[in-house]
Amino acid sequence: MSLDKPTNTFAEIYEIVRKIPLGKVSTYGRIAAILGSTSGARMVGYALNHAHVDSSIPAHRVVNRNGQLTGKMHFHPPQLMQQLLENEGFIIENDQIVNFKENLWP
DNA sequence: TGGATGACTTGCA
DNA sequence: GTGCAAGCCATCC
Repeated sequence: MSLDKPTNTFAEIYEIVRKIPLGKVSTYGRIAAILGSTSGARMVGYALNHAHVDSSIPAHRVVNRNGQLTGKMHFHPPQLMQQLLENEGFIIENDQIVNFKENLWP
């Protein structure tokens, strides 16, 4: 595999996440569905785990289907994810986006 | 080279 | 209404 860029599947995920506009969020399952694999949500999460190398990827805008910040622990510091979301107008409560459905990116 | 793991989701018992 | 198991694909040891 080339080390210059990720595989096509990962590249697709990165592209989609990058398209998420400011003030909007998306879910792992949503992105996985776009890729054609509803069950591939795990892949999306794993891809974002490696996406931190590219600061242009707003990984903090991707949450699980409940709007919960399951991946915040992979940020440094972990509260950075919540802080970024709050900075974009989101309301975080108990590591969960309160107005998540209202700002869900189609 | 092969097996195990992971920021998830969905369906069935 | 709750709990368990299977599926997807790439990376790591």
